[in-house]
Amino acid sequence: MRRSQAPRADNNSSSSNYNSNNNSNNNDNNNSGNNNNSGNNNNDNNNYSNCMAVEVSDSDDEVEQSLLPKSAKRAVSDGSDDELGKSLLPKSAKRAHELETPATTPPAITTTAPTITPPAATTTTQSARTTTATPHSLPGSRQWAVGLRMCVVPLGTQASSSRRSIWAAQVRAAGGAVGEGALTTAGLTHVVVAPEVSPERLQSWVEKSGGGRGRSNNSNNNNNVNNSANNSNNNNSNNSNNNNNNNDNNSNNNNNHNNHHHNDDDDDVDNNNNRNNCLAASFVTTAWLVACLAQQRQASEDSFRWPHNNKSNNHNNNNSNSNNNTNNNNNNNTDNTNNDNKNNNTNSQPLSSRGQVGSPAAERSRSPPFVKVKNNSNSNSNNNSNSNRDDSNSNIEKSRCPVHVPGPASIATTATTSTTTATTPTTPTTTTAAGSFSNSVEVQRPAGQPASSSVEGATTGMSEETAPSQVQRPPQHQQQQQRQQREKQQQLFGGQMTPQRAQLWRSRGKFACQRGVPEEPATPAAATLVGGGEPEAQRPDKAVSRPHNAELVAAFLRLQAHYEALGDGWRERSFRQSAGILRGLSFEITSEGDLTRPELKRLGRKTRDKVLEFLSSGRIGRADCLDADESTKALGELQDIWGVGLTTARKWLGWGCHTVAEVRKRVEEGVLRLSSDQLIGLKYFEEFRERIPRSEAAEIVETVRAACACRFAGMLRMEGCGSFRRGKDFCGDVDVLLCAKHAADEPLLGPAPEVLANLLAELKQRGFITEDLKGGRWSGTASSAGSQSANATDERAKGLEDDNRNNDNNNYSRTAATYFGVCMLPEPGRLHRRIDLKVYPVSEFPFALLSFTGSGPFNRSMRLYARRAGFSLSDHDLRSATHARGVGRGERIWAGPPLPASQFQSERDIFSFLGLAYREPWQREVDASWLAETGSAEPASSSHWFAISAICHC
DNA sequence: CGGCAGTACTG
DNA sequence: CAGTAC
DNA sequence: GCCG
Repeated sequence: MRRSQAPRADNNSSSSNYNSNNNSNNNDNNNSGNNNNSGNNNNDNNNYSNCMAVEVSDSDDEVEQSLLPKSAKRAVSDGSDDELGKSLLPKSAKRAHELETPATTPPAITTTAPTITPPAATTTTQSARTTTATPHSLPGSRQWAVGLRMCVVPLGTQASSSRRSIWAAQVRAAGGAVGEGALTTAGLTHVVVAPEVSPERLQSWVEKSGGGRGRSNNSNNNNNVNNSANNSNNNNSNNSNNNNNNNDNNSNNNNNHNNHHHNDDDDDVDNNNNRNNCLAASFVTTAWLVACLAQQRQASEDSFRWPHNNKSNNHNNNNSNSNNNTNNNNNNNTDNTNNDNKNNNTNSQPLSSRGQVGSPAAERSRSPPFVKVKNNSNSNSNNNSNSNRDDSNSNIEKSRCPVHVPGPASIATTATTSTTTATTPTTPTTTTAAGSFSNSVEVQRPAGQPASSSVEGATTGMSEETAPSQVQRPPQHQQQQQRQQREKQQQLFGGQMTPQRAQLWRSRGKFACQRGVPEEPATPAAATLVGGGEPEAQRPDKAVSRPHNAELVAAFLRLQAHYEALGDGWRERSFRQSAGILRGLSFEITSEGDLTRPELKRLGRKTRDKVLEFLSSGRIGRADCLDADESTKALGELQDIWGVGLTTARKWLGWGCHTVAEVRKRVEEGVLRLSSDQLIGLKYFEEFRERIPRSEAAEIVETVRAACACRFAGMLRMEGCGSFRRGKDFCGDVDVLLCAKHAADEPLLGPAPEVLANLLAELKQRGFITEDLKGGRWSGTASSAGSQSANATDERAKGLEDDNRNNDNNNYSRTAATYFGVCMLPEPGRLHRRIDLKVYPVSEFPFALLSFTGSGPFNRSMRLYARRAGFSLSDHDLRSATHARGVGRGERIWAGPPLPASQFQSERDIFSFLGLAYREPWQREVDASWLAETGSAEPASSSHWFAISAICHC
């Protein structure tokens, strides 16, 4: 996404965002080259709002962020990430948004969807005609105004085309025009406009929905109208302003919705967004329509966010600020609890909610100039409030929170020293582990035969590869081999790597991937004993319980879950990390003084504030507020459906679906249409939630192995990855990675997609795979012919060549194939399980293995580390990378050709190349022990990172 | 203030 | 391209 | 939310 280069007002920081409300406002902004507006705005109040808008857009990111895909859904373990000079590397990534929490109770998300009552009243004409229009109630539950003038149908009702036709007919009969499909992105699928809008005109809008900006049609009036409507939402003011400015551009309204995303600040015009907007704008011909759009928008998009908005109810009224204000106040108050005063005041002015003043609210407030301005303009109620919350919250909340006596719950007693132990597991048992080389497990067993090894693996807890293969090599031997290999690689890459590597070693401790493991791999004890395969509970690190700070940890975990549901991945990670740190402590935090302990060095300011709040009141206000927030809960539940992310969850929530049960009901009624993946996710919702016992995961892996043996006798190497390989007792799904056992066989096996297709055909034939999720296309093509086609092979080879030659880093599609599906073991009583199958070329196998073994946080850590060292690590390869545009510009990174795959025969080679100590799969959880233990890691100087980055422009 | 991993599949 | 997923 |  584009980042705005725009100058951000200081303020801005985004705070803005939050607000769902904003969205609405935003719209306006978007359109126009916003910037301009802002300029103007300043003076007038109204404009002002615009200004805000601009800012908003700016922050768009943030706004958008809220939209962001939930990064890792609930997944992984806890993870922590690393830090270090992130600033160096740009990366397009998305930005975090700042969602703030509504502190309060959720806006009532009423179950009912936003009902749009015909605004008819507003205009005389309208009312007159309304007669014809008949409100219809959708099966789903809410009624949509169907009037002469217009009808807006929510996306979810797409399926009811017959019904739409009926409405359309009615509208036409009454002299109205019907438009359909054009507003999809804005959350509307069907729009019927007032008679005064000629069909031709409407049509042109529809046609232009992809682009034209122009037609502003709307006169100010419209705008005004809108505004009023909007106002209800708070935004208003903005709108009005905007309109003026914008007119030409139009687009506004819709934009809002869409926009959230991007509008980059400045860019002005061109954004894709505009497109839709245009349409929207055009439609905004009637107050009624406006009201409906606003409402719809609000309901479907914003509401979920912060209660504030929603609440609103305003919609209908359109009206006056008063409403708005009121609302705002409420909202704010509730949420924040904080600065009520401030907000309210602001509110007095109608709008603003948008305010967005961002989180840094507190800061702003400190800076008079800005504040002033902004306030005037907008009021920001919501936003502000939010922001307030953030910053100040703790204090405020504290005061308000029911004061519970903090009970220092448990006073530290058992000092678990576990940390230390944890890291160096000494497990009794077992095998020699550490084989650097891989470990592939062969697939030679005859088909039907249950691979014993697998079973063994299961029981012993060993993941396949780890176990067997390793067993074959005595540790010493291995170590020696590893050392040799390392030296060899050092020679190979030494010229290029040495400087960086030296630096990296020095910075040890800053990245999770380098923490907690002895530099030199493995002392014999570690290498051998570490029971890669031990069930977690039996391993020393897991065996130790850390009873301290349980309540606090729980509170942070709740925060983590809530932010996850809200789509704020950064905070989610942050809180998860905090929980991890706290969980790993060997003492109980009972006083402020404890915060100075080195183990807590990694806690940030806000987190400390929360801890202090907890110490004094026994609770964390933010967490409590979110606990009580129905919308957050609903979002979380909906997102637990496979295939449903934040965007969809919000949409549904806006339509009144809060639970899986409601979704099911609507699906049955035909009111809600789901993608095929979502339908499957819904169907097995409960089953997918169940964790898979390790033993069952092993059986699943074996089943796949058997199928492989059947179709590719002995030619494939396979590994069960994911949490299974990491030795977890329970897995969320089963991940199986395959590749040719010998590179020489690849031509015979054919392209990855073909191999995958064949395997899937076998698994389906056995009744093991029951449904296809993403990647289902591979299964369709399954041709029994396993073949090889020279052609295919050639093409593939060619593809690879091109890949290298062109630095086309994004196209690996020809070399690997992934499949997501659902499987179930035959025995009665088994549940449906999620299974992922991936076929990679031999050359990329170590990378794929490393990647799919995870854990997620570990991967991010290692990739970030690699990035810092001037490389880009992925599931395919390792490449040297440079910034296409200067460091810090936030632009993309250009990755060069992959380093020769021949140098990476195993995961160990990757670790060693990067100067990292090897970690067994089960040592790749980024957990409390790591965090605690590295709490005192010495920070690397930033200058050194710069040095590295400079060197790395290779 | 900008970054926070890097990629694949679907419609 | 947006959304979702790993 | 945290870090540089």
